[in-house]
Formats: sequence, C-alpha cells, structure tokens
Amino acid sequence: MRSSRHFISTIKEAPAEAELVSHKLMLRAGMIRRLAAGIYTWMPTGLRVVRKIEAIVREEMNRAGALELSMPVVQPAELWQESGRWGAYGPELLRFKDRHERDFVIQPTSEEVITDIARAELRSYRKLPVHFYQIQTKFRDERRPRFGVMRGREFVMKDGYSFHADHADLEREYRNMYDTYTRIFTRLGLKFRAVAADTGAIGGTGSHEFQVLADSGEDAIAYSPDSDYAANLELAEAVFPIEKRKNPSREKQKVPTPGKTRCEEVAELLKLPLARTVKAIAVMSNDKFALLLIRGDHTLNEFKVGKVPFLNPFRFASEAEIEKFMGCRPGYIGPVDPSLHANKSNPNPAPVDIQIVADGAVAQMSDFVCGANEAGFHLVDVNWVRDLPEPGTVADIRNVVEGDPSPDGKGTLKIQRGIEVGHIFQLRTKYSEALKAVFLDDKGAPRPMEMGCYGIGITRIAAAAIEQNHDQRGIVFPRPIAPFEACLVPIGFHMSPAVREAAETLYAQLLAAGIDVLLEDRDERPGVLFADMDLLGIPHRLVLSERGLAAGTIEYKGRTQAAAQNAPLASALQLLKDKFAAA
RNA sequence: CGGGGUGUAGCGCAGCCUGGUAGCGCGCCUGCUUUGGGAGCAGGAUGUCGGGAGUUCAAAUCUCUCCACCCCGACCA
Repeated sequence: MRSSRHFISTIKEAPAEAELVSHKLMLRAGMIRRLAAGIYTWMPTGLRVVRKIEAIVREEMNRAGALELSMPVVQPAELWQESGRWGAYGPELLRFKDRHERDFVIQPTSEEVITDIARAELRSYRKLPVHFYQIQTKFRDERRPRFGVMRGREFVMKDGYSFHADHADLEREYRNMYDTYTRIFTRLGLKFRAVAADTGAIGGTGSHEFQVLADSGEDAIAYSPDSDYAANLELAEAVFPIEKRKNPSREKQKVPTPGKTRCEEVAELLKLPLARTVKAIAVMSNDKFALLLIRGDHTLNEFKVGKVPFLNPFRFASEAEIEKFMGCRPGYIGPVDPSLHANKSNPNPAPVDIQIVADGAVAQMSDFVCGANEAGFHLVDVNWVRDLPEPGTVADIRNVVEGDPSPDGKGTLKIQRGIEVGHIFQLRTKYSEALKAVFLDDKGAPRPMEMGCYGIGITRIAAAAIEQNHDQRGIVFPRPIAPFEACLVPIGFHMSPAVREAAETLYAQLLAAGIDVLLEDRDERPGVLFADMDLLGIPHRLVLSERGLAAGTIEYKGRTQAAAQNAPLASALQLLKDKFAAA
C-alpha cells in the first residue's frame, strides 16, 4: 500500500473525551472515530488491525475443527422469551419493534439462535459433536460505555458454541479450546494469562478467562508465581489461616473515637495496625439483617458473599435499616451484643435476628478492634468466646491480597491487572434444556445436548494490544496485528529521481515477497513521516536516502529500537525476513 | 440510576465572574523558501459559541429547560 493512496489521518492532540492511553492513541492514529457513546467507526487503518486479528482467530478456530457460520444480528423476541433471557438480560439487551409491532433484539450473544439451529439439525448422536462459530457484530447497551472500543456498546466478537452427546466430550472440546485460545493469543503477540473464572449458577467444572496483562485492566488476577494457579480476583480463594487463634491478652475496653468511622481512621487514632481492626458491613437478604465481618485491611468480595446460602441474594443495608436493627448509626457498629443495644436505644425494637458472618481471617483474630454500637466509640481488645459468641457462620468473603497463601499450597499469591479478551465456558445443558435441544442417543433415548460456549473480543483485542504495547511516540504493535508489518520511507521521494526509482524497485520486491509494506510516498517532510509511522506502531522501518544510495546502503530500525542500523541495499528483503523471524 | 464536570472553527483551548456581537495554538488552502524527527515567512478560508425559551436596547457571557459527551460512584459503615 502507498500512503498517498491509503487514508492516514493522524492528529497531534488527542480529543478530550479519551482517558485511556489506547483510546487516545487509536484516535490520534486515526484508527477509530466516535459516532455516539460506545459506538465507533473503524477507519481504514484500524480496520486493517481488526481484520488481521480476525484472520488469526479464524485460522486457529478452523484448524481446531470448528465450523464458521453467520447468524442474524437482529433476532426475534420469541426465542429470547423461550430461553428466559428476554426477562433476565435486563436493559443491556437492546430491544425494538419492527413495522408490525413485533419485538426484536439486537444480539448481545447468540446462544438462543444457535440452540434453535441445533435442535432442528442435530437430532442424532451421530451428528455430534459439532462446534459452530461466527465472527460478528454484537450490541450490548452498557450502563456506562467507556475507554473507546475497550468497553463499547457495539463491538465485534468471535462467539463459538459446541454441542456434545455427553459431558466427557464437552470437556474434551473445552480443553481443545483452551489450547486453541492459548495458540491464538500467543500468535497475536500478546502477554496474557488464562485464569479460572466464575461458573455462576450453572456450576460445572469449567470456565476460564484469557486476560491480556495491562496495568489499566478492569479485572484483577490472583496468581502464584510458583505454580500455574491463576484465578480472577472475585473467585480466588482466601485460604483460612492454619495457626490457632491466640488467647486474649488484655481486657476489653471501650474507647472514644469521635468522628472516626473508617477502620483506617480508627487504627490511626489508636496507633494500632489496620489488621487488628474489624469492619462490620450490614447487609439485607430477604428482609433478614446480617453483619459481615472482615479485617480492616481487607476488602469485601460481594461475589463470595452471594455464595453464602442464606445471603443469596443480598443487598447492602440502608442507613435506616442499620439504625433500626443496630440502634446505632453506621461507622460504629460491631458484633458485640448487637441485639442488646438495639433493645436499649430503640423503644419499639424489631424482633432481633442478626446473623453474624465472619470472614475466615476474622474468626482467627484475637484482641481486635470493632465498633461499640454507640456513636463515637469503638471497642479494643475484643476476643471471641470471652466477649462475644463464636460467629454463626465463618466463610470466605474477602478478596485475597498479595502475600496470601496460594490455594494450591504452592507459594504465595501475587496480583496483577488484566483485560478480559477471551472466555471459555461449559454451559452444560442450560440452554439445551430451556430450548429443548434434545438428541437421540445410541440407545434411542432422548437426551439434552451438552453445550460449551467460547468467546473472543476481537475489537477489544485491538485496544488491549495497544494498552499493553505503547511508548512516548505512540503504538508499538506486535507484527501479526500491525496495520502494516513494515514501512519503507524514502527521503526525497518527490525530489530525487534516484531515490524514487530505488524506492519503487524495492517496494515492488517487498510486495512480491508477500510483505505487507507501506510505501511512505506522501510529499511531507521526513519528520512528519517518521512521527506518523511511529504513532501507527509499524514494527519495522526501512529508510532510503540519496546519502544511503550513494553508499549502497539502506537503513533499518525496529519500532522499539533506539538507533537505526545500515545494511547493504541489496540485502533489504533478507534483512526484513531475518528481523521478522527474530521477533 | 445518583453525583460532578464539560460543550466556543477539524483537534486542543482562552473569552463567561464584571453582557456591547468571537480569539489563540495546531491543522486546512495559496505562494515563495525549506527538506533525515511533527519547517519558515506572507496571505487566506472556516463558527447557527450544543438546541430551545426567557431577561435585556444588546446574550458566548445572566436565568430556565432540553440534549450530548466525559469522569466518579452505585451503598466496603
């Protein structure tokens, strides 16, 4: 491609709307242009990146035995009502009516349609297993779209669905996809990690997310450097301490802590470590009131709380509810004699039924600090058994922190941030049962199909790759997804016939060799050309000049290299091939 | 959904408080010069000041309202 015939529209200053580096750089490089909140046009340069990502994904999916098809973006409501997601999906599902007032949705994903295909087409075990996939536009009416195409409303996703006669075969395909995804993200040139993820209400043995590692990622990943344990933070298990609770060493005491409602403030005032404090979080579940206890230096994991049987579902208590049940305003509540206090300060106390749920770490504490259930006071040196009964429930309800023991017993956990770009999931029979996707097994008995689903965020990968690979001057694309894998920058193309001729010759040679090269033939000063090539993130650069021609040399520089190197002009093609191979 | 903020030329911004009819930088166009890291000089084009309503002799500026966008939060006591 010649830059004079491509469309390069770079800008020096990023629009104020962009916050994230990748978003700014994509706008500056002219890859995307915004049309509405979370809705973007992919400009020619950006679309090249998307197409390259798609091609790699498609190639590996095909190689893994999956079959590409294409389902409608617009889908009738009936199927969604049948699966129950018409009601369950919520406002993220974009709905509209056609001219006949019939309800339709724009697909956020396609389980319904693919299962409809499956139940019509896959009647016999002889047709199983099958894995269909598509690469296609999705729409999710996000509550808050942000970060450009990272969390857009309209985006491109590869979504695959597999159908199996039994769970063992589903597990085989699941491992196949795990390996395929690993190959895909490796080929894309990304640093990533596969992490165990939530399986939700469906249960089953498996769900993994593929996370591109980047500090700006929205997800936190806990992993052990000493093993292959890696899990999404919301799932990572906090191992209960094995050492025994220490005996009380001091008498319980009530101390004034006026205006100090946060554990941090109380710890600072009392000159005690934050880890000696306990915070009490009030929640409601089906009109029942419960106090969750976690250590002051820990954070609550709402996801884990929802797994406590009598707290599913739960919500945080309102201030009024806290006053009603605790007889004390938020900031000073605690687990010691909560009912006593509620009775004392409330002339018409509600029947007090307060469940205490202590995190594993709290259950093991001694001489701890907590709210006194009296505004302006906390209790210090509180101890289980002596000062209050053992907690009714001990559960893992906190987020793990760095240094916690790894759940697999190997080493301690580290935490890093990631961007979810892939997710594989064993759906089991959730949709096949809801939509009656039944096949006849080899005994002639009807059975629901076992299903798996597998997603890759194609457009998000473009953003994630930039988030992970950029510098002062712009994007640093991995070669497999760069808009061009190399550029040829002739200096004086429009002034020197010799340079022009040499550039045209070399350009033709590189094209003939199958290299996706951009010839920078715009009539601009060299500084402009260099700056644009750097901003666009083109990984390899060749520079032709009169000076070089006189010496029979060409200059090469990799995008991340500080200095250029000279090589014989005749070796240019081989040089590039060598650099490709080395990268 | 709640809170905060912003909306002025293609992009980044000033002007608004204290009303008097719009400016700067980049970009764009023309010419000359320049040509290895976002050139210099000269000239030029571009705005319903987000929309609507109101106050006023007069509104980018004050008031109301609607819209769009960005950020934070969505109960961690």
